[in-house]
Amino acid sequence: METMWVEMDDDLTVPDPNGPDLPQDFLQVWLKETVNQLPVPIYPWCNSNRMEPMGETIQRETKDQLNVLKWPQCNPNGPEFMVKTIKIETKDQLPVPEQPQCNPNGPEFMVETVKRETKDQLTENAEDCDPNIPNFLQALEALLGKTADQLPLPAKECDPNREDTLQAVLEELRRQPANCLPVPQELLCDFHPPPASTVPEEQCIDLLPPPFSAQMCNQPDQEQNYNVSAVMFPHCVQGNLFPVGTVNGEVVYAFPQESYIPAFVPTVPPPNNPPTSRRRKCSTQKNVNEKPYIKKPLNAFMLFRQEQRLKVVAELNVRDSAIVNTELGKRWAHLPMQEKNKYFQEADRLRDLHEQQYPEWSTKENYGRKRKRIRRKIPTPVAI
DNA sequence: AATCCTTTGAAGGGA
DNA sequence: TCCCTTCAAAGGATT
Repeated sequence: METMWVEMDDDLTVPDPNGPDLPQDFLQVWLKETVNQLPVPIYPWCNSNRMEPMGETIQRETKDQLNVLKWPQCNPNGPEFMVKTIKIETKDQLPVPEQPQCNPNGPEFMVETVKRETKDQLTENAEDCDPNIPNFLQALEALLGKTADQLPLPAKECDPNREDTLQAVLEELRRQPANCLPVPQELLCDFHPPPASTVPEEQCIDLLPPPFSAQMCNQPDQEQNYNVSAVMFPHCVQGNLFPVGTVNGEVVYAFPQESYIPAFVPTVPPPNNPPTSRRRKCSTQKNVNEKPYIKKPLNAFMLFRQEQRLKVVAELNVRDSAIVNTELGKRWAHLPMQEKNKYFQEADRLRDLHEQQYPEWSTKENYGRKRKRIRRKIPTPVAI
């Protein structure tokens, strides 16, 4: 993920990280900025950072091949969609709870990291993205009063039971103390600062510790107390500013450029996530000085297992994982290669993502941190 | 409370 | 290169 550095415009006051309230002036200034004046493309319909030339690396799908309603940020009147990599699965092949970005009412699911825009939105300048909505404030106002299911939220955040509107979200945001704003874990997890070479030297002075500044060029002072919050915008506006360091004592925020693109929710836990399995919980409690436990990415069978387990439990009416896994192993063996390939591809993607997030990590780091298994199976005794 | 069982695939190490 | 070991998930069974 690329990161755009926020220019510290004189008109934009940096929020006081220790301030008691959300800096309303800061937010107001932002809301009044026109799209092309905003330092980051927080306009969720646009992708001004598109790098690949149209027609080269982009596969085209006709509009009727895509479920328009699942991607409300797309212009349904556009002649066609541009899709990068896309996997289409029928609804009964995917468990809804495990694919929260999917629309359970849609005829089919879209999985994978997808960039999709209508052709008329593939423009270089943000202000050209939608000629009918010239500035960001108008875009926001156009959304006020809409119910949650009408907002152009990422599909994974759409909750038909939610009754709050964008106005309510804004009000709630304004009430939050600056240092209490929540930061979505998946964004922190996805956030990759730019390589050192892309950061101007003068901005590389004081960097915050991971996850804000993981793999940054400077080593942060671990003794320092960084109680700095991210500036979170309403979730219909998929842009958040993350504190990455300070310049001359002022907080510098960075924006993960692609965070507004609906993405497959990564299953890889963030670096400091507490372990979820009972076994791991016990292991890590033994030595708090150990490096944080980073789990292996799931392989293709594990993805298949995760998806099919409840189905098998229901069919066999057993919950014993040993029995369920034995059955899943048989079903995996009989699964057509075409079906298996979907899981292999997703496993590859997760492995690549894991490698990006933890470039220094190796599977051997987890060796020995689990109790050595003592097999129940005993070799058949040889008759004398 | 802690560990085993059970599956497949990926990865690492030793021969 | 081949073989072996370990670990990803997960919940009942076992120690």
